[in-house]
Amino acid sequence: MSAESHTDTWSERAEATLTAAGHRRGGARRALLELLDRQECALTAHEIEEALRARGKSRRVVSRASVYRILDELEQLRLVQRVETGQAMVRYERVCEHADEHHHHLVCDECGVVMPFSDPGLERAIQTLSERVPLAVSEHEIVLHGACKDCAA
Amino acid sequence: MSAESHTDTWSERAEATLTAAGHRRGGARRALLELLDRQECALTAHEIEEALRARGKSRRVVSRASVYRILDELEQLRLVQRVETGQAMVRYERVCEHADEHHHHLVCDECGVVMPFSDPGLERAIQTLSERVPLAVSEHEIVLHGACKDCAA
DNA sequence: ATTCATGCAAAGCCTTTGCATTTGT
DNA sequence: ACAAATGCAAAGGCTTTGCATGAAT
Repeated sequence: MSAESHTDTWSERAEATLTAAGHRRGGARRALLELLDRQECALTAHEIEEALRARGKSRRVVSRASVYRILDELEQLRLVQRVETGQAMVRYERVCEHADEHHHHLVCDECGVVMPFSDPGLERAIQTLSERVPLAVSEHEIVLHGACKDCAA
Repeated sequence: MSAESHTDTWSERAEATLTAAGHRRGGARRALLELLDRQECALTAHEIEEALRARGKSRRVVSRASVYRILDELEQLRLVQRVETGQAMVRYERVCEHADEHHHHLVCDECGVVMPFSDPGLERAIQTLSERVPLAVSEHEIVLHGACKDCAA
């Protein structure tokens, strides 16, 4: 096993960043971090609440206000990013340190399913483009809309 | 002058589409269509309301409910599309018929300004990508976040 | 004359905020 | 002990809806 920092999980990095930023450790936040760490793709605040409730049979359940507050903290520390899919509610997902984990989103406008995808060619195009544009680009978001296989059938 | 349909304005096309869809003509909708036709980039419902109010000194002012209802109709007819910029409110802009009018958005996270941009290379990358993805892609949205020239200075 | 379009006001829904309590250091 | 974290409930803000009125065909 490697001792490289990139072998740490996102939640470990998040804990460290939070501590460095002067935050204390709380049960609600730890539960949220663990949950987000297990997700492959973006969740809405509501989905997060439900997931925590499902897991929290024995544990504590996290209040809605805490979900939003913690998400907001994490977003400011760039540990979490918002994803807008055109579906009423905003989604949130962890921010990965490494480019190869970076992904964007496919949204089925019929059933609402959200899937991740990644494409090196697209990233390159964005990279090149970012230098020609009248904006110091810090982030980019790409969403493809359409019909998923089930709905298109 | 050409008789080609693409010389028609967007609002003319919109009127035709609306009529074909069985809608009647109303003053509120006409005012909104004219406004959207003059815009280079996406507006929020609030901005639309204000713009109509400013123009409407002598004319009628369009109610908020109508703005949303009309925008919704237009969106369903694919005459208008939503643009999500990560700024609390959704934005709306007309959908262009021709690829060369197609654009995406730059958002300054400091001052909130939204600017359009277009890039053929990026479109090509999206086009290619769209065929490899488990989704029948109908639309795509790209948003670049960062600091505009004024804010970066 | 009918039916759609519009305005107004009320309701909805997601999200944020205030305040008291619990928890971490 | 002190300050941050959390829960609960209320408040906020954007958007949608119900209903009555006015306009278009």
